[in-house]
Amino acid sequence: MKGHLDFLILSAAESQQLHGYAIIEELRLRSGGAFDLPEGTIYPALHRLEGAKLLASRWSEYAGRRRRVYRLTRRGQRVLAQQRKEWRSFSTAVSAVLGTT
Amino acid sequence: MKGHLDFLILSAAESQQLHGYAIIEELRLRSGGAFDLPEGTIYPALHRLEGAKLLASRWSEYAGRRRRVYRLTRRGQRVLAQQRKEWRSFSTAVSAVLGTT
DNA sequence: TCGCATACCTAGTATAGCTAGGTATGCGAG
DNA sequence: CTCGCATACCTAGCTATACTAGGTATGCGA
Repeated sequence: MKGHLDFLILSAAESQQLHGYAIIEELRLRSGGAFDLPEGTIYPALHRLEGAKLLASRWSEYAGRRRRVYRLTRRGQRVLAQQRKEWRSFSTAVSAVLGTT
Repeated sequence: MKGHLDFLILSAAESQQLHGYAIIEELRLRSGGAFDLPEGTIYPALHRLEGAKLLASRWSEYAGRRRRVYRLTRRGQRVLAQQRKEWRSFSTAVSAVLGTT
């Protein structure tokens, strides 16, 4: 997961505003169960991404529970687009090395 | 590169026995220039992989220069096959999260 | 003879992700 | 009514790993 976490999170929060716990579920869903990230991974990452101004958060209340809801900043959108590109070329390069055989 | 280095190296040394410096070139070649790994990355990784019995090495002499030539152990072949599978499912999962759009 | 490519190495650093713990609420089962 | 589970947040500390930045040494061509 090293190095790829950021854009996965950004990607999850791209179309809809999500809180941390929901991001875990969203990633588990979208990945077909492959990504089941521990909270100790997600929350520090969210704080890091907010510190980098790629995400912005606000507190929200739902069913008596507080949630910190995140949205992509404009900067976050730019960075996500960039990292998407990088992922594609990285992925292509790895496939080339592994041999498509 | 975090987390993906091992199987890239194993993959490079799969079909032919290579020494460290040649592995760097092989990876640069196969990846179309995308992977240009510093020696400080490769050599410790090779030692790690040898320590894990995935690679075995012998000293060789070529044009007055000594080379440490690596080959995949049987264990290395098994692990490579496994990691190849893991890469494919990882890659698929990432694509699913990013959206193939 | 000077520089570059080849060929090896390692100490130290940065950091990122995970483990393992903690707090608190709502809800359904028994 | 209470016990456990899902929800929802958090952080201190560990560990692994890749990279930076240095070092050594040889052969070859300019």
